[in-house]
Amino acid sequence: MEKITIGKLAEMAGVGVETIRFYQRKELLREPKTSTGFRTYNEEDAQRIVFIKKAQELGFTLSEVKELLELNTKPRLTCGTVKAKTTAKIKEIEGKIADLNRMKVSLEKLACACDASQDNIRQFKVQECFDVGLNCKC
Amino acid sequence: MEKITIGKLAEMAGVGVETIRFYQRKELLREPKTSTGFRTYNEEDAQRIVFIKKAQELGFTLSEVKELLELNTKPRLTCGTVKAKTTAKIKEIEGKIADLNRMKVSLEKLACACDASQDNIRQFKVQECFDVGLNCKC
DNA sequence: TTTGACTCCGTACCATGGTACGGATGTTAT
DNA sequence: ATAACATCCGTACCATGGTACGGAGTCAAA
Repeated sequence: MEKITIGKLAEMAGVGVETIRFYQRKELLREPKTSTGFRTYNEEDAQRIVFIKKAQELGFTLSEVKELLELNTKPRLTCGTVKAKTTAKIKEIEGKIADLNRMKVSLEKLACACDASQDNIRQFKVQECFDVGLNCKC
Repeated sequence: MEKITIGKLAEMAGVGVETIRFYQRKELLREPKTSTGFRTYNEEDAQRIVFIKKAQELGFTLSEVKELLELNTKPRLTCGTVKAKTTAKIKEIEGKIADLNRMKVSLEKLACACDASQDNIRQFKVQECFDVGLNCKC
């Protein structure tokens, strides 16, 4: 198991070297240096970067991601605080899942309208999915 | 039913007036003008803005949101094209839901570890949720 | 018909999340 | 030991998604 330089880590995690340095400036990622000033990493750092990218794709900002990650690494947090923050995040995630499901149902309706007829595509409006309970009758 | 000015629309949709003008410049929202150059709107415009904000919170960029909205309004698109784009978006949404569920399971594990003991909080790593299948044993 | 609130438009500015540059220094294979 | 390559750091720049400003025009109630 050879040592992981910043270039290798970037490749493993599918990001640019500059992105890693940027995350370190933002304190989202540790910055482990050798005596000569070079960074060396492990598998867990790669995992952490992948998490950051995924969470971003799910609509979390970098500071929200930071909060999430600190839930199990910040020494100052008490059990009660972690518990409270964690359950709040769970609620937030459940809300996002519900919204995505509404959006999905709406798109399924659009897709099935598309199958049924050449002409009635515009009878359904994707944006209604957050106001109206839609059900595909296909 | 009085007419909806840009200010009222902004209030209805929970955004700023400038945001609406911005969306219009980006062609995400129609720009209905009276003969004297003033904008007037309807309920559907508000719904559309709410959709845009929600979709953003779910990790879609404005240009992705535009594409989504065009699925049922763009006159040039054939049924086949709409169908293909729609099913692709459905797959993407399913991926996001799966990621959110993994994240949720991971946070549930963290929360339950927090209940069980004062000391073992840091045994679980939130970021592992995209690599490892976790199950809460509580 | 005046007065105050709202809207018009263009332009400038802002925060977030990177991306690029470039000269110096470290690492590695020959 | 030297060439080739990677990494170091600071700084500058970039795209996205707004937000603010300010002078002029419009609307609506008194």
